[in-house]
Amino acid sequence: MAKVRSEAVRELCGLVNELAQRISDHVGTCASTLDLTEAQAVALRELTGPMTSRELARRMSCEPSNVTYVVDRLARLDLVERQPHPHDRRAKQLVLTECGTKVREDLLATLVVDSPLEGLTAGEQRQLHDLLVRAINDSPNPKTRTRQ
Amino acid sequence: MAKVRSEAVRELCGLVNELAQRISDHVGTCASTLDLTEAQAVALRELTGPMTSRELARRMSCEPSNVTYVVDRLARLDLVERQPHPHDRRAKQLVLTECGTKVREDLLATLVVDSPLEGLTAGEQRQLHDLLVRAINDSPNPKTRTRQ
DNA sequence: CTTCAATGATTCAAGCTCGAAGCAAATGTG
DNA sequence: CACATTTGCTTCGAGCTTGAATCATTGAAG
Repeated sequence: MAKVRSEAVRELCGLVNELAQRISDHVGTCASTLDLTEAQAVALRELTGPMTSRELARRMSCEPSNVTYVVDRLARLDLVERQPHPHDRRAKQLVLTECGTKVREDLLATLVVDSPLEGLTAGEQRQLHDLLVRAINDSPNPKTRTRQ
Repeated sequence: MAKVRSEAVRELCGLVNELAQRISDHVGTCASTLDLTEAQAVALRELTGPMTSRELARRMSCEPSNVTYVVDRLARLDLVERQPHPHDRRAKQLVLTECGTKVREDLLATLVVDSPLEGLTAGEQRQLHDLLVRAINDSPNPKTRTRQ
């Protein structure tokens, strides 16, 4: 019986992973139409305003060192700039360039068409949202506890 | 209003990604106690019996070329063997070695302790399961349509 | 049987990701 | 103030992942 339960958890993990994969694929497809890689697109998408690398890492659910890598490329493309942080000389503020702002808008526009999860009704989405939040907050992995 | 809706979808994608990340972290932690990497552990876990590379790729939600890479390492560790497929000379059958079988059992045992999603009740898990299946099957990304 | 498209696996290059180590700046403690 | 600790970012090495190209085998169509 306990066997069956753990089997169910395993299957559930597989489904979460598969859906995450689908989402990534969708972002990657949209990104390529703008000559961006998937990781670059994710960074651009999450850059809703000026923020530090650390904050962007949190939003991207990845390590700060990874943000350094991706932002390097975005900077090379003149889409993002690293500016000194107003209150903390260690930190840097990532800000979109004019060009970056435009590309980001194009990206957001393409991201909404044929997006995964569109098949779910608004109610189902809300349900899924709640379950995910609960799962994440109850998860015994305290690496990055979710806000709120 | 449509703006708000797409915003909700975005947040939902973020949550899916974050949960997937938590799950990966857990597997990685368990793997390291057995001197395995996370990817190796996932492959070992999904190798429920003899199967082709393609089948394993499907179970791991990754590309077959990736399986080649990971299985190379597992073979180097003498955990998995590539045997000729009985009916198709193109294909290879991946089978656990004696040692691999043992390591896999140890892995499965460690995977069940402190697993994410444990915080959810059985009912919630079932609910989540159904929502995920629906989301995946309705997803407009037809790369790997789920069975059943 | 012959041919051709599809399939299974692999190789390779390019890019992503993490964790450890390092440095500079900030914060806390005496 | 002096010092240790923490925090923000970066660098680097190792490993993962993908997609395109390749090769052998298979299955289907003529």
